[in-house]
Amino acid sequence: MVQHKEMGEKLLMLSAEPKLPRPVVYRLPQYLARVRELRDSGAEWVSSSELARDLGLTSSTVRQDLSHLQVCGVSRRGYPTRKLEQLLSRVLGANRVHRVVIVGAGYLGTALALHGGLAEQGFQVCGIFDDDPAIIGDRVGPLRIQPMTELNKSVKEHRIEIGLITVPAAAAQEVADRLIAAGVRGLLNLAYAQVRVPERVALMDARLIANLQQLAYIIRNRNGDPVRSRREKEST
Amino acid sequence: MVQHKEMGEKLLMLSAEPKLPRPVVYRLPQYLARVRELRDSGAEWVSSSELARDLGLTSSTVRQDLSHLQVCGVSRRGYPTRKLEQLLSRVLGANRVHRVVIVGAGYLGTALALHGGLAEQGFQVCGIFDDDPAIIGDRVGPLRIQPMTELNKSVKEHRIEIGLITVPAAAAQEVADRLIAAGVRGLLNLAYAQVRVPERVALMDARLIANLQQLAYIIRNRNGDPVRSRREKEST
DNA sequence: TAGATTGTTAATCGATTAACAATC
DNA sequence: TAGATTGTTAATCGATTAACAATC
Repeated sequence: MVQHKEMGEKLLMLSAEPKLPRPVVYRLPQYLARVRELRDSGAEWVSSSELARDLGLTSSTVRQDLSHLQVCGVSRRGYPTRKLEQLLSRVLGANRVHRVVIVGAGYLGTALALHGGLAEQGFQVCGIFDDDPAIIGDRVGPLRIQPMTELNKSVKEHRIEIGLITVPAAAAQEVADRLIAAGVRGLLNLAYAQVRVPERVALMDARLIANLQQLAYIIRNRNGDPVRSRREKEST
Repeated sequence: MVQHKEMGEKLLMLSAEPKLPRPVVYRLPQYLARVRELRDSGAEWVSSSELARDLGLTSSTVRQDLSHLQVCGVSRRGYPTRKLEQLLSRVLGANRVHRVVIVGAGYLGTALALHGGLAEQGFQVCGIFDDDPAIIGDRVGPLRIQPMTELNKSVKEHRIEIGLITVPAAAAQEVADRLIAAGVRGLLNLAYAQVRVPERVALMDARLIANLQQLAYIIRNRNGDPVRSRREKEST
């Protein structure tokens, strides 16, 4: 009787889509990257404590995180790298191609378009846009810089999921609005500007400048006393 | 008597360097950027609830965060933008010049070197390095690409504080080690790779690919039900 | 003055860590 | 078997939020 009820609850949970906590989603790409490395180097198993050591976490956190997925760990061995990689890839959608556009064909925008890393990880750059007439039509790898007037049509036609914002700060919000109006479902903002989006759109900020500012703060305030995050503790 | 004791404690706290919690340090650059905007647009005061609305926080969080600094808020008005900007700038070191080098003169590295945003925020690119003989000596703005053999000397000579890593993933750790050996105190890692550093060195990861993967996850798992973070609540 | 806003304390919430029975 | 490692529950820790007296 009791068992029956428990099973019912479990099924309900599953059908309601597990929805991982933010910190877990944040760490999944790290797990995936590390597990890929391990698999490439021939390792068939990896334990929570190995992963913890490599990523600067505790083994407890690793096990908690992985238990959110449909786990596949085995006592005394750890997790099978092959299975784990599959699982993480599927959860993150890393086994599919995601179509993106870049808005802003300055140094950063063109660099990202040409950078092999995106395509390698399944992010296909389908277009690059700018509003400077002087550069429209210029080649960027296999693409040509398109005018902003074509953004809407292009996003809809190619069913673009994600927009990368690489325009000057002052233009970031307007570009975001236009990308959203065109139908993208997520934005990666590389401009040094606050962008507001409606609830239905996902937003990540690259925070390059902010990261440098944080570094500058940390450097200046780390004079001898190591007030470090807890995760340092476990490493032996 | 009691008051005497309290003052003693306060002084002790101050001399021991306040050392802000991570989430606060993370938000300081946002406050600074927004307060600058406000000041540029002529606003003399800003309230915690305005800042909260603009940055997607609660007013409580804003007041807590700012109270870590040597606050300067005034009842019924809020915070004076001028004073607040000064304070945030000083804490983040945004009023000084920080010397950085870039290692990896590929698309991303050269883009960052040429990108005006860094210098604008006080991060002066003093050198760009690569190990590809084919490009060494090439101009990148006012700089020339230098060979890796010069990295150590250059970092020491110019007293470089921060290194930007823009090499392929496979080379990231070695580059980090060399930068650290040369004496940088902080690293911004733009490679898609896990980098380990000793305790005394600060590390920030740009996580561009990881951010895209997170976006892909969020997009696929946001079908109608808005399990959003708490901070959304307050906005009216 | 009345009312808005701060600075701060206490309550809540959620994430991390510890601990351990189950298991291979 | 003995011992290492998982999955999970409970304890701890820390960050966010609520609430409110003090204040301008």
